[in-house]
Amino acid sequence: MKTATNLKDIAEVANVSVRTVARVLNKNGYVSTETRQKVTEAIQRLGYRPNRYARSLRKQQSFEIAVVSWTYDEIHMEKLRALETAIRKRDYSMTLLFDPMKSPADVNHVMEELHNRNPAAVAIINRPPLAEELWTVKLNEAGFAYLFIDSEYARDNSPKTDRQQGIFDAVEYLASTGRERIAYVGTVESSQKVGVARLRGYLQAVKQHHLPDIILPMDTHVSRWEAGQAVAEEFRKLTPRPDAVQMYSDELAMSFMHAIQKAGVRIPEDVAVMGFDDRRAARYASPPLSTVKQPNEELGKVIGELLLRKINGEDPPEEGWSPKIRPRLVIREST
Amino acid sequence: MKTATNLKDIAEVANVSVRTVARVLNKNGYVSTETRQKVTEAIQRLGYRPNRYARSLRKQQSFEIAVVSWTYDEIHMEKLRALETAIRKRDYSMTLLFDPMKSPADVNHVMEELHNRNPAAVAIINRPPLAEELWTVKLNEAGFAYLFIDSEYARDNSPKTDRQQGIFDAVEYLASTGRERIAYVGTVESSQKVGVARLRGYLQAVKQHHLPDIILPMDTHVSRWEAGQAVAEEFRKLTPRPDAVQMYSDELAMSFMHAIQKAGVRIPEDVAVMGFDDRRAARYASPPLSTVKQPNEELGKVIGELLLRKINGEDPPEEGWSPKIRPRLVIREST
DNA sequence: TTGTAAGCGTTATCAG
DNA sequence: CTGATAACGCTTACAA
Repeated sequence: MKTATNLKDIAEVANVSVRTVARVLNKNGYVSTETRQKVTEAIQRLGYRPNRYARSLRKQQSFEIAVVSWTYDEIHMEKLRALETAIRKRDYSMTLLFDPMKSPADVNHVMEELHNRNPAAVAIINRPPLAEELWTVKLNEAGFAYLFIDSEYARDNSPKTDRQQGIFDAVEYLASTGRERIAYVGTVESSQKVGVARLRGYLQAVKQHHLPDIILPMDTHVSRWEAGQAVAEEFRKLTPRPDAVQMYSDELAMSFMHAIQKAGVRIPEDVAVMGFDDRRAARYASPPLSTVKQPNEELGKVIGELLLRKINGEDPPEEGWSPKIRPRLVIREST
Repeated sequence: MKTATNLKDIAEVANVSVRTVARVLNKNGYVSTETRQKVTEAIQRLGYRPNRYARSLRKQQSFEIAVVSWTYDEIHMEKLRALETAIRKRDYSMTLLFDPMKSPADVNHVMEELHNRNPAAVAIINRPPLAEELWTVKLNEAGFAYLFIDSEYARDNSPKTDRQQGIFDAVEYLASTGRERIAYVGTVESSQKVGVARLRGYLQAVKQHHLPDIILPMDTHVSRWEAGQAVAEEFRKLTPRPDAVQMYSDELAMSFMHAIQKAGVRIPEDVAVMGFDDRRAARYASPPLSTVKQPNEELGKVIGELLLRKINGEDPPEEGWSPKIRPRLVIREST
């Protein structure tokens, strides 16, 4: 950090006191037009940049939001992009910390790093091996303002994707195209809350349309790729065979499609396949995958705004505000 | 930012001066074991956390590295993850800024934001509509220590993927499996430097193996998906038909595979397809795509280390150091 | 309408 | 081995 020009330099050049310079900078208090002129000019000429550290120290206020992520997956990063854009408008910056996620103890390590950074607030992308409870305790204990990013486990009002609604909409769409035996592939364990929400959406939709429910459990202990392959195996044993299937995720869907097509099943003629996420790769699947698009943009934006409110001790938004954000359907060639 | 306990508090509790507390904290100067004991205990008990802002202000030193990115693509983010991990070890933090990239004027806007953050150094993921020259000028003018992240356009020694070597290795592999008519699909314009490096690697390899060079230019004015479809069209007109093809990228490869398979061409029996990047989606392609894996981890790490050196005014590493990092081959089922 | 000066939490100089 | 104290650049109460 090279020594930059400061308030005092400006004051000298403009022949006024630092207080006056501060006044024109922060637009508070009266300054004669003439003086303001002089000062503004000096600022321009010397290329003055305020020192964030001095400012934060004096104001006893931080202007950064720390984000903790265990992944660099496009879906999560899209949320961060929106978040950063939102807070930047209010002069906050985003410092990103990756959670090594090797052991539960890493939460403590990350907490330590968080403390060292003196953030105004913290946003957490919760990791799959649920450290949620642990995070909550630590975060509260530390007194940080925080929010989880799209965590189905958060018990506060952290904004999240309305997965139930998303799947409901998708299954309803499938039904509207005349499909009558719509299967669901996903997790069924009640401990897997992101899975529970999806499953609920499916159940709700088939029930409402008086369709049978056909559930193919997915193995969570192997990679998505392997799970998709395994499920394809199960799928082919089903009689009568479903004419549509709602998948837990795009990755699962792509693996599944790959496997059943190899076995001679045609998509979408024989069976329609619907994903969930809308990854970039969904476009490049064979055939291009219809899917439920996660509302990443909106989510990131809302989280940013909520965090700023928390920092300023304001209440959450107007009445009736819900932390659930509805996904949108993207129909391509697999349905 | 809640008012935390500070040096003075510790000093009072431990019954010593702040200077002494600082001495044990920063491990400089002599402190009697007894005093150190007392102080350490007080620090523990009060849960003392140093104030980063005060520290940076006093030391006239920033401990953050700002990263500018126009994308949230997994490939780039993997680099950032490695970068963050590397600098964290040295107590630096990473603040991430997204480049809106709506117009060239945005570079100025981002520069402004950069200034407001007083970073110790800056890392840029250069955007495709080459603002490289502009960035360089601005960054120099501002006096920032900086490095481009994997930019083929950087004229300094910013670390980058050795694309030429990567493609060379891949084509050589293709040849080693007995393929004799290996085509290349990619950009040919000399203005597209990332493309030039790849093309050069291809040319070098086929020449060395006394194989014919067959080049299919790819359209850069449409999406990768469309480009892949178009190239597939061209490909089918070729006689005799190539028995292998090296692709500019995974996305292009996936689109291409999708199209030619639809037309009855078998992969890898009729033609082997090799990608470039190793996206997550490459695994899920039909068939799983063999590809050149970008050395994202190494790259991020090296950039982090180099940036720290720059900050401390040290020279770049030992002699013979090269900014080019060699990718690795990942062989799956498409070759 | 403008100026003086204190103080934020560190670090580091200079004495003791 | 330890302690006063100034200084970093900014904000802001209080005067003038």
